[in-house]
Amino acid sequence: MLVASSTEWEVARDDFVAQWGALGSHWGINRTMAQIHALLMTAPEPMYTDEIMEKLQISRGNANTNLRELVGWGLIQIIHRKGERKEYFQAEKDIWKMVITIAKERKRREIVPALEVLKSCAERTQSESKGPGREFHEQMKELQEFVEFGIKVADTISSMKHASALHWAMKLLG
Amino acid sequence: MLVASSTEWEVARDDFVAQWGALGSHWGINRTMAQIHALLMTAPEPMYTDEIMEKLQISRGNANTNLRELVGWGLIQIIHRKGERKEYFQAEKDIWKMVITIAKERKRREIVPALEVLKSCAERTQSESKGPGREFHEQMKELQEFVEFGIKVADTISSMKHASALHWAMKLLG
DNA sequence: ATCATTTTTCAGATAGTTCTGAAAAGTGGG
DNA sequence: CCCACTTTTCAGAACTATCTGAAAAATGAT
Repeated sequence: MLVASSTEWEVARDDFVAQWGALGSHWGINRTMAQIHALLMTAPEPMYTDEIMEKLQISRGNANTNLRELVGWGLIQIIHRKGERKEYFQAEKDIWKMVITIAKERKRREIVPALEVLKSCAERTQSESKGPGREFHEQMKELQEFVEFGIKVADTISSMKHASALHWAMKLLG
Repeated sequence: MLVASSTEWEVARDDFVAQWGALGSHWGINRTMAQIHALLMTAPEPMYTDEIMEKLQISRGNANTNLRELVGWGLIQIIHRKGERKEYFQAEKDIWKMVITIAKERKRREIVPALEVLKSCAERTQSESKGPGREFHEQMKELQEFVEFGIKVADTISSMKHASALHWAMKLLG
């Protein structure tokens, strides 16, 4: 999966890349995409496609697709170097920004559509006045409100600077 | 996938089950497991294996495996009725408890192991004094601290009653 | 405009995951 | 200690997601 690394830190890095890939796949993120992300996060310099293919031992198509996907998520950006045709890629290294980016994307792609279904389920069972139908309606309503509240909290935290968020969290921890 | 439902609320429920299944599969949770969970969440009464098989049109083996898995996650419990051999299943309906249960399990299964790798990566590169090796070390250290802090926050929130968490969140929202 | 280089695309191959179904194991009442 | 009923297991089948690689398209320097 990875080509051999020479220096000590690169060996540790290979572990990190593997773990990040495994973590991703437990959270519905393509393993390769997560590995490329881990690789770029820990890259001293921006990398280009062939370097990534070589390091992770993956095909050009695979590398290209997942790089585009990462760009689509806003987790990496394309760098153009003067006098070079090739595209280089570099990852956002700030953890706080990274987490917020991921949260925003998942909200947009998965939470909001799910919320729409909850709303529709609640709405369509408005008129149920008793029994299981009513209980279902109330459960959907409750879920809907829970998710909407969660979104508000997440949005508020996302809009904070890392330091303010930390401050808030510290107060919480007492 | 689902057998036809008669009443209006049951039609909405089928949508909910399907959506919950889709959501699960985007978050690394087996679609069937999520569907069974959704089904039980919205069941007026505890259900037994054959009812679930029938409703979701799945095999006995599949139903059994995923029911065990849900029990393992602590999301559903087994009910024994006097004078009956069969096992009935019922889901926790309290959303707050449900979310905390899921968070705890994911922490145990995925976050803690990932944290161990981060620690190991940081430790093994302690001695790097400059250059890319040092940068890598610092990045791992930072990630490690971020995750540890996140765990603390999550643990604190998890230990709160729903009402206190709500109160805290309201203050945050200002 | 040409052309070498780089990126994109996508049909088919592969790998990984989930499901089925039937046999085996387990269980409690009598 | 049977036996009818229930649960569990797991080899092979089916399905889904991901990957490959080569051809096509795009690009920018000259």
